[in-house]
Amino acid sequence: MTITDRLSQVISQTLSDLYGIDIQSADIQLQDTRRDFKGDYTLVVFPYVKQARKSPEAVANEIGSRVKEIMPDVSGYNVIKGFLNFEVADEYWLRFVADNLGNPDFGMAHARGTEAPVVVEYSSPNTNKPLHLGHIRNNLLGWSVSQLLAANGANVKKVNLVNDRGIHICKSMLAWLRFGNGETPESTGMKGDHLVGKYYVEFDKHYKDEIKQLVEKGMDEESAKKEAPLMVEAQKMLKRWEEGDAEVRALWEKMNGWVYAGFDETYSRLGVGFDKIYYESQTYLLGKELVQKGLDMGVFYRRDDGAVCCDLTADGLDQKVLLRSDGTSVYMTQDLGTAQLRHNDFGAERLIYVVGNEQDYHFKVLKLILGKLGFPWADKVYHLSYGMVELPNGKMKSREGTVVDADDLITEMEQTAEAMSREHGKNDELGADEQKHLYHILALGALKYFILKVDPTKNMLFNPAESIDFNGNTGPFIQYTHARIRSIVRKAGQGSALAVEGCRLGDKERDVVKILHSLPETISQAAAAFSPAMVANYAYELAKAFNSFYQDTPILRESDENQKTFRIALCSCVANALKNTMNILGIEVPERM
RNA sequence: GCUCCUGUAGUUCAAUGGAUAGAAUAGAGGUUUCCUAAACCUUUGAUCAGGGUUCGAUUCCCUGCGGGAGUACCA
Repeated sequence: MTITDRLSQVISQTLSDLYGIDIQSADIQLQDTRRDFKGDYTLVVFPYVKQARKSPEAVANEIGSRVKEIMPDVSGYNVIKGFLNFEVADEYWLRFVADNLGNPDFGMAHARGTEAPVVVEYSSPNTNKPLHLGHIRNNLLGWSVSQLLAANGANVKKVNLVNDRGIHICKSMLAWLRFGNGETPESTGMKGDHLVGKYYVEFDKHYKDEIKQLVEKGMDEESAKKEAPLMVEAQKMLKRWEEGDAEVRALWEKMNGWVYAGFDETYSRLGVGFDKIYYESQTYLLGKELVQKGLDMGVFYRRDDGAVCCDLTADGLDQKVLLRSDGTSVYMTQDLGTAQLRHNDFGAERLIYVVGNEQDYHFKVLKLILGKLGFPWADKVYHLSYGMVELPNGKMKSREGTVVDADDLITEMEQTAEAMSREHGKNDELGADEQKHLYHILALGALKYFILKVDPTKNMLFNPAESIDFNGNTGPFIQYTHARIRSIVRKAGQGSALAVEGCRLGDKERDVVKILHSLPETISQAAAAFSPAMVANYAYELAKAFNSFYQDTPILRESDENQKTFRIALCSCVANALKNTMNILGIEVPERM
């Protein structure tokens, strides 16, 4: 049991003994004491003064003296207004480091393998254009939330639902047939997804021209959009696709194949992957049985025109169409079906969807309807809704070409990493391959940290004119700190056995140990909040505290052997904690750089 | 129009209702006989406005103003 758990327990008991206040120890809120005050953990006693009918100072003093009496690890306490600051004995922190020395998994929980899987859906790209910065945020969040839940002991399955069909794909296909001159990734040397994306833009360009011409001939814009020859033909193609037309299907498979090859390359560079990939072409007809079930249960109704709807006005939402009047399914129909499919495929109890906040409404509805259909796991459906990545001049729009391309950005980051590394010129001892690998992990460390340190729910801004930083509160800062610590540990060698007695604990050392100590709690809180940002900020705090300690504390030159051993042990614990937290973010830490 | 999200240093981001609102970057100044200076130490600088709840509000509620998104028998 950690000291904070024990403290909460004792405080809970004390409140009951002294004042008859009944509070569960889990509800006792201890916070880290602010730097400017003496102590380690603080209890705010204001909430209890009314029932205790004493002044805040009196209450705090009474609780403090009782707790100190009971807990030998509490070396003292002080009271400032209603704040009771507990001081933890150095021995506790020293012992803590000694206990965790040589535990590479410190802070990580492991799945027992008995609990029902958690399915995390992320990425979910369309196959008509390459991935951009918005997709990068999605992929990084999805991957890292999966890692985070796993670090908290969950059995995680990562899935991807690829949108490989629909009118947008037909647009690319049509434009390629019309304007492509038989171009292939091989003939052009272009990445497949980029080639297909090029024709998606091409379609839009010609389509707009056609609309313009029709409008000039006197047609109103709405009709022109519908009747432009290219659009008519794209619709025809979609129909032929749905009828299973061999020619269209062959082209569809060929071009999708190009896109998948391109995506795989990008996924691999990003270091993300999946346990299972679903394709909408195989799932878009699912969910119709569920709609029938809903009709039978009386939770849906059939409108006069034949469309099946669900009335959500009682929940403050609108009428939602679940089957078109012609009997075909919509997005929601399919998502109902895939939810059930996933539950069946994995025996999943929790379904997590990493999808942008533009779809908040959709997922609110999905969850409600699953509930109405009587699925007990409906309330375990969680939409991890993340904010948009905005550019200085607004939102990214693929068709208008105002996007930051994923592959380009990664390449650019690698070039910057290389330039900066050469400038520092310290990695000369590394071989060419090692250097290349280092540039890659530094580039991705900077990119991933930049994105993941931001609260997922918030919109964030990316300014292409300013490159992503490698200094300050960044991934490379943490990577550098890790490499430096590993260097110390390498030079120190094995060392002798650690005897905690007689070791001293400096103020900065103490800061480091305390942050280290809070790792398990941080991970469980971050997992509960689905927030890799909390992990990123933790890692930064730890690295920063370590650097500050490292700056003016001798480690290898310490003359007292036992003290030196303790400091090396601390280094080793910090390195492990950094490595583990970075692993949650999907950031690799180098042994040297 | 209606619904949802959001407003913190010049800029990008933090802060379970708690003490004097933190970092980074940019600006000013300093630190290498030393275990890796991608580091460390000083310093300038912010809660959109107005009400309310509370012992206490950046946080919760209301109003206004600003920014974003959704409002399809698209996905």
